[in-house]
Amino acid sequence: MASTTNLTIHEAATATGWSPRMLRYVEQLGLVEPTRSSSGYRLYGPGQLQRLSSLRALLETHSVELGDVGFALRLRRDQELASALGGWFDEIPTTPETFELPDLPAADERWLAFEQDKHQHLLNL
Amino acid sequence: MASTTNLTIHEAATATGWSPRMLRYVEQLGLVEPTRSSSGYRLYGPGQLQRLSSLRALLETHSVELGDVGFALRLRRDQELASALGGWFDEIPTTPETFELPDLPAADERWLAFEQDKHQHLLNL
DNA sequence: CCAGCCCTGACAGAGTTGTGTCAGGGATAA
DNA sequence: TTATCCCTGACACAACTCTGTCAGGGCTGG
Repeated sequence: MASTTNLTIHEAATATGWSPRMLRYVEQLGLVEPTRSSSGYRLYGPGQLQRLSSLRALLETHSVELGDVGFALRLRRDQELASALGGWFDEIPTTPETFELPDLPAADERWLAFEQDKHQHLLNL
Repeated sequence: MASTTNLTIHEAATATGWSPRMLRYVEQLGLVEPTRSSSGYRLYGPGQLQRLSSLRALLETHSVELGDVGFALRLRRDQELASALGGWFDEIPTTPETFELPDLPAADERWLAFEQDKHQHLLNL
């Protein structure tokens, strides 16, 4: 039992600030899936504790719900869906009669746009 | 002026299969925002009718909820959030054995940049 | 052995979402 | 003018999400 510290669900809960119930829920959403002992007990490793903690932080700082993160995960996995969504967003501009005059962006703005595009690919939108 | 057929909300509704109530709701989610007449009536242009129809199709075929699309939109707009999420997904693999936190003392920004770059390459496979 | 964990499944209550409908008050057009 | 649309705001209600808690039953360590 020594090697890598694997915590049981209750220990992991107190360690990360979730309730055991919520850890099961988070698992059900596919967000953090612990391994199981031979008899079926959930075992949380250090990486998963880390994930659980940062997940908490993420929710708080960005006021996002667990379900939203679950949906983002679905977007990551279902590429079909992701590109369908992305396609819809880009399909025909939202306002019909507006036509954009492409003003020249400054270098900074260009950089920003690049960054954003990069991140966008991150979520496959 | 003539031109672009602009439908009122009820017309747009019957044309696209939504209810007027739902069109207002879709607008509130920021998904399809019609222009307004001088007296405040919603006016839907052809592009928006198209968007409304394809939105319906999207929901059906991929079994996605309006709220999900709303969240995807939020992801598109709030890049901060998008990369926070992306970062979380890639943070330390799900399997527990892995351990070893990045104790890089270098600037956080450097680390972040590296992470983001990594993501990009991952997607460009 | 036995207290105290763990498992799954289920129900319950608060809160949120999705959708209809209605009320009070302008706008429009026959 | 009058019928018929539109607006916003609000209430209503089913369905769903989130979270706790409990029950029946299996492990586990002292």
